[in-house]
Amino acid sequence: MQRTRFGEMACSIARTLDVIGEPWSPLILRDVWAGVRRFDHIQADLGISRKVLTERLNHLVEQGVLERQPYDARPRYEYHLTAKGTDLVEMLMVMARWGDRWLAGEAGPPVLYRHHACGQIGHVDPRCSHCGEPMHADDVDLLPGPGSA
Amino acid sequence: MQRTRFGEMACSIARTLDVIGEPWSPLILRDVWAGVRRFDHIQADLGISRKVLTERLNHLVEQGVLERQPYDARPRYEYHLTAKGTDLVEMLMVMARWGDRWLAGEAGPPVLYRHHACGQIGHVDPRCSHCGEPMHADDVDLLPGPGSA
DNA sequence: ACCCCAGGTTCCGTAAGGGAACCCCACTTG
DNA sequence: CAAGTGGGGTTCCCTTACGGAACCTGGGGT
Repeated sequence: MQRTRFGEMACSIARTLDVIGEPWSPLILRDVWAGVRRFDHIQADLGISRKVLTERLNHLVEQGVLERQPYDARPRYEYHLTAKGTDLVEMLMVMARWGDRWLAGEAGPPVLYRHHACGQIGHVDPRCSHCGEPMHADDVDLLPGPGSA
Repeated sequence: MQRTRFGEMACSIARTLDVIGEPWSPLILRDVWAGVRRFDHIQADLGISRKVLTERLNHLVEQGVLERQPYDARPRYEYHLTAKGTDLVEMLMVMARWGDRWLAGEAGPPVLYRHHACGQIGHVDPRCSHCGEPMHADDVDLLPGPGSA
């Protein structure tokens, strides 16, 4: 819904929500990441209304998260992640990790992540960019930054 | 809006969205994390309607992400993160990191994160839980897991 | 007895999602 | 060469959820 725009707030979380915070947007991104790139395929996979899917795709393209690319001489298009969008996938992996831990239940995680570098099944683990130690909720202090006006 | 429930999908991202995907929910979580814990304070800080704030807080409490705790003999309450909610903050940090990189502009990031372990300003960096190497969008293969029914 | 909070609840108007039908274009099949 | 098909949307109507403001309630304080 989001009738209030979050983009004006001095908060990177709010601004990020302005880009991918609308309902369905993260799932659309997930689909594109997983290789489901065409309008009808995404629509069928998610069960989203065509109207809303059009709106979301347009918004994600406008925001520079997706690119619309023709894949045929006919007017046929695929959506691809930009660098900006590829970077967002980290957020999806963290969301998936949380869902795996707290919501998956008996059955276990629906999807496994095999890491290219080591070839093993792993999950994403947030670490400090400076020292490499774990960086969780209680491991940080929040300080006003230069853009805190 | 989210009239379609995501929780039934065999996808941890969708299930996570069922918990914190509604508009405002991540910002409410951010406020509680940052120490803004009371109804009126959150309402004033976010500019959210009281009705929606009530709905969101109830939902987050039901989902076990927040706890409602009295802080006075009078009927006064504060909301606190549970372990489940504290674990969600990683997602907020990743969102903030993305917003800092791609949306902050000239002014720079509105908030800085000082890591307790090293005392330095850093940001969250996703790494493989198995080998500790970086784990970004292109560093993984997705495989069906046990709960993929 | 009166007012003042915090923490909601109620009501109404508007905007956004759901679903189905429809449209346009470029083939391709009979 | 007319009819069909399939991708990628657009249009329409209905229902639901948000925004905003007013109102309510229970326990103090003065």
